[in-house]
Amino acid sequence: MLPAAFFARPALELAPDLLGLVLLHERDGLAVAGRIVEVEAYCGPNDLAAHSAGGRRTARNEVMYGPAGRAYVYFIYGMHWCVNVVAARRGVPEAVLLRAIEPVAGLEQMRARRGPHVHDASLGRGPGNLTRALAIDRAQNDADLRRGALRLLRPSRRAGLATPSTADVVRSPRIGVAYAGEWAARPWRFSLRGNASVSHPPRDA
DNA sequence: GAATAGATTGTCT
DNA sequence: GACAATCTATTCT
Repeated sequence: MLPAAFFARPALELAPDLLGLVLLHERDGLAVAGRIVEVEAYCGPNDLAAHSAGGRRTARNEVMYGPAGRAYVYFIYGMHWCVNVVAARRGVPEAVLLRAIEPVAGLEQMRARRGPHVHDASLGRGPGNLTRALAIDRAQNDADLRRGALRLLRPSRRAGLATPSTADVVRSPRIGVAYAGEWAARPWRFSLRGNASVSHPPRDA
């Protein structure tokens, strides 16, 4: 189990360390899992791109103000769910958006959820697709990601997964936040260089 | 390959 | 009533 201290750090620090971790969702006795390959940090009241910009606190983003290591799940564009990992300490509303996973287990389930025409590498490519492949919705909001049906795991060497080196991590501007002015340009998106499951691949990757 | 439009609803002003 | 931390198909170039 990942220690609580792993999550209780600034989102900007936690974000790159989430790359390579495995996100697992167990439902109906079936395990579906993917390796995180793309994330974005949302850094509290000062970050105009964050739901907590200006210290905004509503029923929707309440989980961002809670303890680190919980899932913040929200609905967007009338049809997609997005999942974040809450960072920092209580009262500090920071989170890391999980934007893409590379399928690791439960491929058949993911294919069934995504439809017949989706390439395996794209099953969890993009935040909306990730939640669909892993069957994450409002029921997982505030779930403890250290334990439980939806949880984060260290990569297992046995499964052939390795912890990425810092040289494999690409920083780039966040996606879909053009309205946030100067904050939109900050390189607070982290992805694994050249990975086929990364959405909107940075040019140098 | 890039740009555009349409889908569709929870959330907040 | 406006808009959103998106995705897909379609229509350009």
